[in-house]
Amino acid sequence: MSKKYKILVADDDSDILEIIKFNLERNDFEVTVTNKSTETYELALKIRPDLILHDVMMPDMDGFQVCRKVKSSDILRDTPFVFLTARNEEHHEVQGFELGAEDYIAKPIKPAALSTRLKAIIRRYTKEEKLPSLQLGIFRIDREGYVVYKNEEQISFPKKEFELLYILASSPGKVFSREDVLSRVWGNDVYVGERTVDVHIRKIREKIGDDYITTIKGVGYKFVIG
Amino acid sequence: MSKKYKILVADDDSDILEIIKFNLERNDFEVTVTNKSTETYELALKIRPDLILHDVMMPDMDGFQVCRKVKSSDILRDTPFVFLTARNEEHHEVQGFELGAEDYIAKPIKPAALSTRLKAIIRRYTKEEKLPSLQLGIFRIDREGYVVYKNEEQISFPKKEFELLYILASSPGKVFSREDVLSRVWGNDVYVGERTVDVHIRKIREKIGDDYITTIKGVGYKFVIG
DNA sequence: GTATATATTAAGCAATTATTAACGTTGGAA
DNA sequence: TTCCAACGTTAATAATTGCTTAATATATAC
Repeated sequence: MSKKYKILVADDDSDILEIIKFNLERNDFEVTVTNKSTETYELALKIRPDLILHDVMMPDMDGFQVCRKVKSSDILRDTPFVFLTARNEEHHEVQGFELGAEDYIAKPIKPAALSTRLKAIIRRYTKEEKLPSLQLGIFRIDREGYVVYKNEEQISFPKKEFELLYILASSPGKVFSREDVLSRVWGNDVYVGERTVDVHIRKIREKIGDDYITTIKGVGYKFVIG
Repeated sequence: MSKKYKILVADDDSDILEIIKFNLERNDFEVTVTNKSTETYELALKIRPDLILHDVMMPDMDGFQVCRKVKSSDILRDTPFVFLTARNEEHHEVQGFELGAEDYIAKPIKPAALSTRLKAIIRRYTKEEKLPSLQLGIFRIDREGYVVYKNEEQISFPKKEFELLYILASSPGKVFSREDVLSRVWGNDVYVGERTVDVHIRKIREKIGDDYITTIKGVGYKFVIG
């Protein structure tokens, strides 16, 4: 199953919003809509969509302005921005691309094609960040292979243990509370007892040795380079 | 010791209020409740909660109106607003997000999960300034790692000692009374004898040397740069 | 010198973490 | 499918560490 993409759609025509929402959701997108372009930016900041689909002509603030704002935001710059245009607005295209829009989609929309096209755009423009391998002293932590090398020795980890070690090792010397760890490795919507972290730490220590993860009592754990 | 969060809860069902209050308080939140949504805004202004948890459907004024009011207030704008919705009200979500709500929580509530989730939301949306490391003469006090460097030597501290040293060192030359120290490190509603501070000071001096914390008799202690 | 405040030490207690074992779940192999 | 092994989680118990207090010693101000 591929990742569920989040789309933010802005259009002042609520019928169009409805059509788009319905179709995208049927194709397994997560869709948020708005009919006020003044809200697009704030909404996008909040939900961090994988793509923004925006009408060019909107009453309160036109799509170009929104696009400019998005593309000048550190956080949203890399979010693909796609314009919805009426057929007779093609002359807007140049302007839009100059602002950094990734694509245009003409109305009327062909529902069947829409989701395919958006997926393609997302895949093309979102560099799937592959988290890099870490080299820390005698350790090399290889994210691709879920493998850790201690000098030449290869040690393999199950998922949770690996993720936990990776989090700690990605900021060596920084103390992570169990809460930190849980929210990063398990996610914010999974509710697991904090003692679970202890057990995983134990297993990691068993494999890499006791000297590389330090307990700060009352605070948490940290990775220290040996 | 992490900060104690204040939550304002509005719901017309007093049973639910009770359940939520009980559970959050057990998890170290400070909880204020109301069953009149017309009061939410005024109450929020008064107590400045870290998060507002609000039922969508309420008899006197619905949650959306309250949300709009909160989000258009300079003072409360940044307070995370979370809706409580019944399962069959999911279609409200978009509307809520448009108004600026930060999240939704569906009833029936899972008490165990609630506090964790709210904490996560608060942390995500309220930028808590992370306390920086301090560089003072030959000392570097690294808050992230709960470690102090004296020149190149690394000295580790248990929680209380570290916090105490950090407080003193964050205003070098300033004298802190034992009372000051207690309220800042131990918190305001923990009652410990003042002599306890002496013992901690002793242990810190043992580790970093006697010359860096000066006693002002009758007043308190201060950190002096060596 | 005396009174008051602080330093020092040690010991009991409380809280946190370590460790082990058991249980339920999942995914893969036969 | 069925079985087995690995994984993740929890719970129970052990071990450890840190916190606090109390008691005694030392220093300082007047």
